[in-house]
Amino acid sequence: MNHDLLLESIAKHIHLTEDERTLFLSYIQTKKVRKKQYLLLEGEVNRFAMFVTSGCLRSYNLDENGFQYIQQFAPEGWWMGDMYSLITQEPGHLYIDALFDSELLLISKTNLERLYKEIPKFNYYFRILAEKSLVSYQTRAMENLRLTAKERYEKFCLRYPSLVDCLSQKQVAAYIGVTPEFLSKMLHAEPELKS
Amino acid sequence: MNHDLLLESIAKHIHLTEDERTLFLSYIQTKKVRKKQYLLLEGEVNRFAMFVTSGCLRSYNLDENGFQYIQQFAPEGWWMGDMYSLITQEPGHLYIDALFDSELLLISKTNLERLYKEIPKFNYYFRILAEKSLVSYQTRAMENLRLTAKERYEKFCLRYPSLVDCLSQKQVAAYIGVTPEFLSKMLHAEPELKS
DNA sequence: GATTTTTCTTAACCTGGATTAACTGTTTTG
DNA sequence: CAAAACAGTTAATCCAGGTTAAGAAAAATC
Repeated sequence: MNHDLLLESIAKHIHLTEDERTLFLSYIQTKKVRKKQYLLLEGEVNRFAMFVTSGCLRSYNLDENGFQYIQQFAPEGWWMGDMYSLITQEPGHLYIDALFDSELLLISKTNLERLYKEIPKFNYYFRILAEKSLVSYQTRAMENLRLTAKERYEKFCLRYPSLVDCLSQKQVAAYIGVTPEFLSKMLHAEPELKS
Repeated sequence: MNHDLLLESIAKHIHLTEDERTLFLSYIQTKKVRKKQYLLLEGEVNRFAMFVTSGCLRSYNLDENGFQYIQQFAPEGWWMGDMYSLITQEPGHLYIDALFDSELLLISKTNLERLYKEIPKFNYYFRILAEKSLVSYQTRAMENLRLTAKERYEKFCLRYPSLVDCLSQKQVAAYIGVTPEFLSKMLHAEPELKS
């Protein structure tokens, strides 16, 4: 089944008994989405944490001129959600949609809270995940000030090796924070970037 | 005592019994530092999470030209540390030093791990903290791409109202990611920013 | 498979912020 | 309190990356 990827990810950090695994899986639902389908709109409350078992999601926000700024890509094996809205259950600022047809595992906020109560070691699992994610956003926040567009492109390639060849330049530009025109110019001026 | 600030912060999220509080406090040590004193150098392993009870710390990294990029200020009531190094116990990339004479509470990585085992609800407390911090770094990462220097200055003022008037422009410039020359020009061109 | 929509490219021109440098306070420190 | 070190100011010049526009190529849709 496609729960395996998620169970593996969990097994790296905590050990679940047979019963715990069964309880956990009872809290999970699956969802298939088509390319371009929205999973969350700005202003909505994010009621599900999503785990990608195939395909790829992205989260982004729009500025007042309609420019997209991509916060995260979530290929296979990644968690996705609007953390702010998930935590507070208030309307968030992110859009989440599918870049390709995708399969997801969902756990609702309600079930997540149950899980924390009934199997407290999930606090540990999600603490570790939050801490790792924190480190990577701390790093990215600094890099976004410090690095040039070319250097940010190189970091993108390291972070999402599986996506480098399957995303459009437009998506990559919206992630590294440049215009598609500039990214095109840059890739032609520096052909060695297209490894 | 100056443990009160920290106990208050904890009480907002978890309830400790008398015994648990005593155990927790036995894991904490205090430290006084002078202005400019280093608490961590690049390449060192960060062995303590630090809670500021008075004064103010900052964490930053240096680029190859010696430019400082400030990741965080930690005035009274804030936690400080090099998350990457704290988690992995590998050499980190941050410098941490004191902007003013400061008083700290320290908990060693070793005691922190004991705490998680002996009082598991600390997993919950630090999960909540990590999640909130994650949200704020996610936001800052995007803002650092999307906002102009002026807008980043305004966000800085909102985030650290207590520091706006006591930090030098040089520190603020290193936080918002501009040169001190440009910040000076900007503040003179837009006097309304100095509210 | 023709048409519409989207993505990519190229090029001219523009701008926010960096760089350099020189000068003027202010703090530190001996 | 003198000297040195540091912080802030101003101004001229420069450049990474944005903007606008228009055409070419590719992909999605009927």
